[in-house]
Amino acid sequence: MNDDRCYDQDEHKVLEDVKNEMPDDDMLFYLADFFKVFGDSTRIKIICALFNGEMCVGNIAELLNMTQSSISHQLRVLRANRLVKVRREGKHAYYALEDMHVVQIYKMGLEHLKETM
Amino acid sequence: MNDDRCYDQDEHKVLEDVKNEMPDDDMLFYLADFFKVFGDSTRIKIICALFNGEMCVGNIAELLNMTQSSISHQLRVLRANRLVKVRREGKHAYYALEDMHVVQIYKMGLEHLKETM
DNA sequence: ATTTCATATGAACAATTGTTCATATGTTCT
DNA sequence: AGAACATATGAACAATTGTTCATATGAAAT
Repeated sequence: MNDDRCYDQDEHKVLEDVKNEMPDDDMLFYLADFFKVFGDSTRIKIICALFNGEMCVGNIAELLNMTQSSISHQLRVLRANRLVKVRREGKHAYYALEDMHVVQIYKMGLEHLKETM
Repeated sequence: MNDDRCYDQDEHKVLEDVKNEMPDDDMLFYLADFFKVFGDSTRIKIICALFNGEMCVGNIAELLNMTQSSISHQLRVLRANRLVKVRREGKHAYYALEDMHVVQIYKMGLEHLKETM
């Protein structure tokens, strides 16, 4: 009998329990999508650049030495996931971090890196 | 003159200052790579499953209703990024979360989601 | 020693993603 | 109104990624 599992028949209840404690699939899917946003160096750099306050698209592009287009595309992703917000003033669009979770998550990531490298 | 930027010539120094406060490119690249690990629902589920303690590969696969192979592949990614550690005992490989940052980052992600949905 | 079981891994394929290029939208200035 | 400027966006392409399938490794049991 190919069982491949560590729990015996009685203990399958344990697996069920673990399963029940987990958020539902949809939530975990959204969560992964949320983290995916942090998983690109361009977007991380944008987030990092906005630590000091709002910036307009062109300045971000110049700062990161990338094209206006790619920055704009990535800002769209950040906005869709509510990591940044826009304020439009005349020709310019000023982007800023949406909330403090973003900063906290970023910092925790850095901490983890520093400890494990 | 196509400037595309908000800061005038004198204020370009501001951009330089922001740049100088940012971690170097390599670090930000690694950081993105680290978050990339959270950016897949299978890996998020594995992380979530391990909240209650270690589990062997087969059990994780059964719990998540996925093939042993794909779980093993993903555990490899998690291990490479030091999010989980292995303990081998006989035929089994028991995986557990490596440190508490993982849990904290996960929880912050969830919080953000709940607040913005 | 051979079989069985648990896990790991390589190759292949489909799907997703980031950038570029070209162009559209919308604002300001003359 | 027209030109110049700042940003947004669609299509196309290359690169990356997750899963599957087949098979390898390595441990336990017979």
